[in-house]
Amino acid sequence: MPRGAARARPRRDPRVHLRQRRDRTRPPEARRPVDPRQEPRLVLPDRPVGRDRAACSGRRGAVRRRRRGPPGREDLVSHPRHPRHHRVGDGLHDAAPRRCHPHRYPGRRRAARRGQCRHRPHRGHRSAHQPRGRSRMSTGNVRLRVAPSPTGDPHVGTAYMSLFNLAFVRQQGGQFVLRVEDTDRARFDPTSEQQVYDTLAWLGLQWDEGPDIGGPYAPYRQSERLDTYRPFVDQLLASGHAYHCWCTPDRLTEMREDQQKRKVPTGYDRLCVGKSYEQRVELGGAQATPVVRMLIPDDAPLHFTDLIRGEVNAPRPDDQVILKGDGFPTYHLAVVVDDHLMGITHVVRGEEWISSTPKHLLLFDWLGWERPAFAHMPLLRNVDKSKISKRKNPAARLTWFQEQGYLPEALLNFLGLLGYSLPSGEEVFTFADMSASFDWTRVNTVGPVFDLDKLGWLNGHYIRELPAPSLQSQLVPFLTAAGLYDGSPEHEALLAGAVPLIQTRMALLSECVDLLRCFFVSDESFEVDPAAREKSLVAAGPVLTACADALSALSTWTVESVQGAMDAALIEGLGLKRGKAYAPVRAAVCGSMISPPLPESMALLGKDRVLTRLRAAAV
RNA sequence: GGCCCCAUCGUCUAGAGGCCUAGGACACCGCCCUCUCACGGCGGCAGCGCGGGUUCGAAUCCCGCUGGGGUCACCA
Repeated sequence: MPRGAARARPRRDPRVHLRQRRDRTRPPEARRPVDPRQEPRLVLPDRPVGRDRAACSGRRGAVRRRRRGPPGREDLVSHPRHPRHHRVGDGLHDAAPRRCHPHRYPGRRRAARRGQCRHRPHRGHRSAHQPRGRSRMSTGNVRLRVAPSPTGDPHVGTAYMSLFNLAFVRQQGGQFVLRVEDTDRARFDPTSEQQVYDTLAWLGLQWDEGPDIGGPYAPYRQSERLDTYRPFVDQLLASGHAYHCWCTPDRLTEMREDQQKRKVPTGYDRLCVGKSYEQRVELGGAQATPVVRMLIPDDAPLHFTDLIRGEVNAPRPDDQVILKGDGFPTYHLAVVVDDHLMGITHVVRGEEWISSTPKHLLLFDWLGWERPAFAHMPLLRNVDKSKISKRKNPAARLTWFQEQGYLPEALLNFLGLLGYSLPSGEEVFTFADMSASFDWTRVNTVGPVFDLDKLGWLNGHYIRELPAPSLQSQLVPFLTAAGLYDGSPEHEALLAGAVPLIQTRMALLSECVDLLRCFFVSDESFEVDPAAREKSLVAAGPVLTACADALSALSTWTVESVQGAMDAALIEGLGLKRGKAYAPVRAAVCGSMISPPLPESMALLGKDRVLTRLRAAAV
């Protein structure tokens, strides 16, 4: 059977609505049997991985392994993307003991879901590093945050993270915190913070607490929290988990270059460990102001459970600086302190942070704090697959979308489509749709290319769905910026009449400028596009004259009367086909070979302007 | 380079060992509608990176390779 025939098969049930998938082989319920709303299971935060897993499979005495374990292991805690599967035999309503995994292999790459194994003997079992305490999760109050640094135009990644943060927060009824991480004084940009507010607000990604609106954990700007961090640095120093380092940047650079030359792993050589300033000065390459570094132990935790990826291994960290010479904490310290102090339960951030997670884990443990749950989102990519950057991709700048005329609902929908899919398979959806069915295990681990084609289509779709008055008001800024629109009642009426003519003809709001130019351009400035003149106007004098004559006789000026007169004069009178007849008229009146529907456009323009243009083009 | 993450059409994705002859969407191509351009309708092109293994059966589980990415700062 030819492939085409096979493919055609499922199409027998016609789609009755754009949003209706027409050929899933199964009903969604059958494919994805879990309704994530029914239980907050993904919420289980910070159980230390290894122990948990062991607990889960303990009854069978299986040896715990992380992803990529040897074949045939049955100790899989859970299937990340298919929670129900795991739950089937979980004994929830069944007294008889069941295996965690009746018959499946464990480790699909995506992530072992945590918190799913009902066999764990001690709920909240903690690792040695973790303090005892009631799980935050049990309160059901989740708190997530997005933490942009004000170092330039707001980044699309900030919106991406905010969307996923918020989808989960709103589903769970928690809070979403906006925290400004402005500890990098060198790259600080004073206008950036406001732009972050503006762009996120534009997208409707509203935070519950933040520098601008305050909240119970204020301040939310790290530069205003400097005093907060100091005691914890002292505590780490006192407990021997951190030490002063007086090495100059030059010495550090030299050391690194040398390590690279010798092809050994780069990292601080601990020259300052255990030394006083005086002792250190004698060795050279020292400066008076020290930084504070973490003393990474040999047994530092290098793996953790990720909501999206399951068990994750991370690289062994270097002796990370946590307090800079200028007295500011680095990101690593500030993020841990603030996340703890602000009661953050889930840390959702880009994949690029996986490699520094062990540092954060250590800090949480050393400070005696409960670890939050982690979810590392895939990285948005340029077309060449590299991490999305402002240099390679205009779309990396959030303000770009506003400039181009993307609708916030389209961008949001598109962002939601990157690395994620709704259980229903639906591709056109609102934030509410996404939030209602949100599930971390449906987030992909593959970094999606940020490709503008589909966004353009979505944008066109949303533009078409807009009520005309709404579209009209959204076009005004673009027309005004182009110098076409003056806000007068005449212009307003003209625009109101023109909007329905162009609504299906735009993928971007900014395209209205070209589409509407012929309506708003002044009579003196009006001119016919050279290509259109060449193609349609040469030797079209008789047609244009006949058209003008017929129209000038009209006493009423409506779409119907205009079209009637034109058809009578040109189709019946001159024996032309409509396509042939309208082309020169279009060029003369609209100045282009492409325009909104002709009779409608002419009706809108008015008799005088139409006749003027017709006669001008006829000579 | 070390370490880590990842791998289904060009792109975004569905897929949880048999429902797969791998489905959808965007893009692209063709036809229809049609005054141009769109919209809309119909159809088409196009993919499981490679090699082993486990299994009666592998896109799916395991290993290796290859490839891509990230990270190795007193940036975040």
